[in-house]
Order: sequence, then C-alpha cells, then structure tokens
Amino acid sequence: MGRQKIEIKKIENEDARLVSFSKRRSGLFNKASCLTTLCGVDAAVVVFSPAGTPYSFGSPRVEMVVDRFLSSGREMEEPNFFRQHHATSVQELNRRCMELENQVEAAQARRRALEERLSAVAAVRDEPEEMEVEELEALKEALNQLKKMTDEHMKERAAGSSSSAAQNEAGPSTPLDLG
Amino acid sequence: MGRQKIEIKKIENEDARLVSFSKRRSGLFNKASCLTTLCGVDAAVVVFSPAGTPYSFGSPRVEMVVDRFLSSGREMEEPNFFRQHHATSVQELNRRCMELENQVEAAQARRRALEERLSAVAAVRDEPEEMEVEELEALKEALNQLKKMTDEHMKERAAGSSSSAAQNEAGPSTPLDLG
DNA sequence: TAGACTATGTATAACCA
DNA sequence: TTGGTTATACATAGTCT
Repeated sequence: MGRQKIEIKKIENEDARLVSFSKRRSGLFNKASCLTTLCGVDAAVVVFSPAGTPYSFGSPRVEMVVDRFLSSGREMEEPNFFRQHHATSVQELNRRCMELENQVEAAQARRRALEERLSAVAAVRDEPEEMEVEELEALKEALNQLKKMTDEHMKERAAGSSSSAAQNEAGPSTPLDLG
Repeated sequence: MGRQKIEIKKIENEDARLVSFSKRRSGLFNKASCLTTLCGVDAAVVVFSPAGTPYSFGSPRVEMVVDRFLSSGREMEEPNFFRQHHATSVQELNRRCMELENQVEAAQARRRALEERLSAVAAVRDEPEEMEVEELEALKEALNQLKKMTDEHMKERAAGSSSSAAQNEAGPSTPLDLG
C-alpha cells in the first residue's frame, strides 16, 4: 500500500483523524525543533488535540517566546512591505492572510494593553486629595507596569538603532519600590 | 545535485542559515496549517527570525490559542470562526492582504503614538529611590498631563477617526469568509 | 532576498500489532 | 494512544537566477 495522496480537508473518519493528529503533531514539533536548532532561533508551538488536550513545544520556553511575541511591537516593519503579492498558490496567500490577521491582532492587543495602563494611571489620579495607602498601592502597581513597558520600549529602540546603543546604558530594570 | 543529508546542529554558514530559516519556517507553517485543517484542531506557531523578526501562524488566532493554553486546560468553548480561508481568486486574496496591511500600519501608528505618550511620563519615574514630596509633586504634574492626553484619546475614540485607524476599533477582526 | 530546479532525504497514509 | 512496516508524497539542501 504505502502512502496515498490525501486532500487537505478535515478527515471524516474519526479514528483516522486521531491517528493522523498524533503523528502530525509529533512531526510538527520535530520540525520546530529542527528549525530552532539549525537556525539558532526561538520558536513556540501550541496545539490542542481534538479532545482539547494542550500540547506544546517551546525554545527556550513557550511563555518566553509568547511574551516576546506579544510585547514585540515590530510585527510588521519589513521594508518592502507594501509590494504586490505574486503568490503562486491560493494556499500560500491564505497563509499570508492568516499571518497578517495574527499580526493585526497582536498589534491591537498591544495597543489595548497600553490603553489599559494609561487608564489605570489616569483613574488613580482622579482623586488626588485622598492619596492614601490604597491609592498609593494601586499607583505603585500601575507605575510598575508602566516602567516594565517603557523599559521594553527603550530596549526596542536601542536595539533598533546601532549607533545610539552606547549612550543609554539602561541597565537591568529595577522595581519601583514606592512603598 | 539535489538534497544532501545534514546534521541537526546550528548551521555555521550564515547565508545558508538564513535561507534554511526562510524555507523551514514556511514549511513549518504549512505543516501547522495542514494539521489544523485535517484534524479540525486549534494550533499556534510563533517563530523569531535570526534577526529577531517575529513570524506567526494561528488557527483560529495566535492570541486565542495562547490565551487558552495559558489558562491551562480551562475549556473556553470557542466556535472556530476563522479556521481556514476559502478564497475564490488570487485577486480577492491580494485585496484582502492589502487591506490587512493597512490595518497593521494603522495599528502600529496608534501604538507608537501611545508609547510616545507613555515616554512623557517615563522621565518622572526614572529615579524611584527618592520618592519623596518633590517626586510626588512631579508625578502629580505628569499624571495631569497624562490625563489630558488620555481624555483627548477617549474623545478621539468616541468621535471615530478619519484615518484608516478606525478599522481597528471594530474589535476582533471580522472573518474573512472569502468562500 | 526571494523564486526556480532537481536529486534525495523525510514524513506519513494505510495497515497491523 | 503509541509503535512498527511499506510505498509514496512531500520537503528541502545545494545551486543558480
């Protein structure tokens, strides 16, 4: 018998689907592993089984890669980004579209996060006359988040320009320690 | 010549490594795409290029898969809105890509603007060790500025926007529904 | 940097244990 | 679910454009 060609659409037979999932999942993880090793890059893969069980691969760790992905504001800064797509296949374009949607989502998530921080800080400031322990705690938290984010932002900026890196020796981020 | 067997260790030659990364990345995304389609499951892949550029694949979306994964096993019954795009024409997909690119640009511009505003406050919190009356005064002032800015921001949101950024206020991106 | 090309290594569909 | 086996489809290293 050997391998037969199959259409890329949902496998109807449930048993076959489960077997296929198991084998392809490990194949996918193996590919991801090879990619990280061969090219010395970070990557993460998360897959849910048909039953809902999560499986994951991550180098160095899923959380680290995901955090970096969510906080990297540079999803789209490829130079010739607005050139015409001359994709050879619909599948290729489909992948491209999905990738773009994900990037839109990431950028929006980042923007929402920034807006939340701004709102949090603004809310605390609305009653300055009662700046008591509670408020100070909230402010402290908001500022810690803010600091974390701005530190990341500065790091991004420093990494982005090769010349200015030496000037702003940011150093390791220190907690605010307001209280 | 054709393909040669290679050891799974970091590719020393930089050019070869970059080429290999590009090819294997798309291969990995394709595998992930096939897995989700064939088995009807959710999956996400995030990869950073050797230069640090993030690439991603997600079904239904990276954020959703990651959120679900991070809430460790908790079932969020997510109807699979964006499983796969069934485009009818390359032209159609090209249009969709351009649209998405515009959204990405808009979202990023928005994010940059927010980050600039945050930087305005960042200067105040750079010396946290002596957070005394003086610093609190300065902080209060900075927060007042911040409030002014966020108020403007909220006004903008309420009024809608003349730029293409308005697309991003629509919340979760709409399903492609190309087929 | 991104497509082609081709020979060949690898992944995997079908089947069985 | 996982682990073989076989035959074949698919991915990709090396090279050139």
